[in-house]
Amino acid sequence: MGLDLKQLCVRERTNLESFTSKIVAIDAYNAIYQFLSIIRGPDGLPLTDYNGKITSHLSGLFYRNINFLSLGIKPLYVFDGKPPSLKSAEIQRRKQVKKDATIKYEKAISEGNYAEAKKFAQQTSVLRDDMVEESKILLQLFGIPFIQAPSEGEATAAHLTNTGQAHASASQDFDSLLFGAKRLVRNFTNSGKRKLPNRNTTIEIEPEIITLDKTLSSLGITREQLVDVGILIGTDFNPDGFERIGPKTALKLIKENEKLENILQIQDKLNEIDYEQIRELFLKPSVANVPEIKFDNVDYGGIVNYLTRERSFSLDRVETSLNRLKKSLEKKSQNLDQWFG
DNA sequence: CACTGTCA
DNA sequence: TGACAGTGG
Repeated sequence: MGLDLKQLCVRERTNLESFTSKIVAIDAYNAIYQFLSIIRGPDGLPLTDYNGKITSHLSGLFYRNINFLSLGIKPLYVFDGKPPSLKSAEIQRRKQVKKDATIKYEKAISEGNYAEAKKFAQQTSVLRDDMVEESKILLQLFGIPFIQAPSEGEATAAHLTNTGQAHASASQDFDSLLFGAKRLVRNFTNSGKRKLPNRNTTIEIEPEIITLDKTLSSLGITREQLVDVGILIGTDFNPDGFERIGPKTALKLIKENEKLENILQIQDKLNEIDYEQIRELFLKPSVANVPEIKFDNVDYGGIVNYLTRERSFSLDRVETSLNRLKKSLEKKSQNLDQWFG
C-alpha cells in the first residue's frame, strides 16, 4: 500500500526542534489512523471510554500536540474530503484487507496466540466519522487550526507548502511528493525506539525530511516524470502498478524513455489504466484555498473537561501534561517579553 | 504512540 | 540516569 518511493528519495535526518515556529501541514487522516492502529492495550484492543467508545486517537492527539506546542511548532491539520473515483479500487482493496484481518484475528484468539492476535487487530482499524469529529473537537480546544480538503488531504497540504502558508507537509505517505510538496516530513514525532512487528528487535525512529527539489535533481528527472515513475511503481489510483517493475526499474525506464507513452514494453498494460487522469490528479489536484491560518489560546479547562468527564481520561495524567505545556508556553512568552517588553 | 514506574 | 516493561482508556 502507498507509493514505494523510499529508496529513490533524498532523505535527511532531522528533529522536531528544527520546526520551532514553523507551520507544518499535517495529513490528519494519516496521523489519526496511525494512533488508532498503534495505541492499543496488551490484548490488541484500542483504548475506550466508559461508553465503550474508542479513545486511542484522542490519546495520541493529546500527547503529540502537547509536544508540538511545547516546542513552538505550529501544527495545521488537513482532513481528507471526498476521494477521487479512481481511488475506489484501492479503497475496496483496503476493506478486503480488514475483513481478512478480522478472520485472522479471531483465529489467533481462539488459538491463544496473543502476538498474532494483536498484529491482526491493528489491521482491522477503521477511522470512522465520529472519530474525525472528536479529533476536531480536541484540536479546537487546543486552539489548533484544521482545514477540510475538497479531496485528498495530501494534495491540499502539498499546496500549502507552495503558497508559503506551511513550511512542510507531514505524512508517512510518499504521495505528497507527487502532489508537489516542497518538503515532506516523515516520522514527525519524538524520536525513540520502536518495536518491530514479529521480530524481537527495536529500531530508532527519527524524523526525516525529503526536499522535492533535491530529490528531483538527484534523480535527474522532472516532477512530471516523478509522477510517471510513481504510476509505474503503483499509486493509490493504480495500486497494482506494472508487473516486475519496482522503484529502480521504473526510474530507469523513465530516464531512458522520458515518459510512459514511449516505453514500448508496457503499452498493452498502460492502455488498461487511465494514466492521463492519474497524472492530472497529482499534477493539478483539487485543493482548498486557505485565506488565513489562525492559532488560538489553549482552553485548558475545556480539554480537562472533555477528556476526563466525557472520555474517561485520568484527571491526574491530563493535568500533569497540560501543566507541562502551560509552563513551556509561559517560558516562551517570557522570552518574547525580554525582547519587546 | 507517549507516558510512568522500576530497577541497575 | 537510562533502559525497559507495563499502562493508558
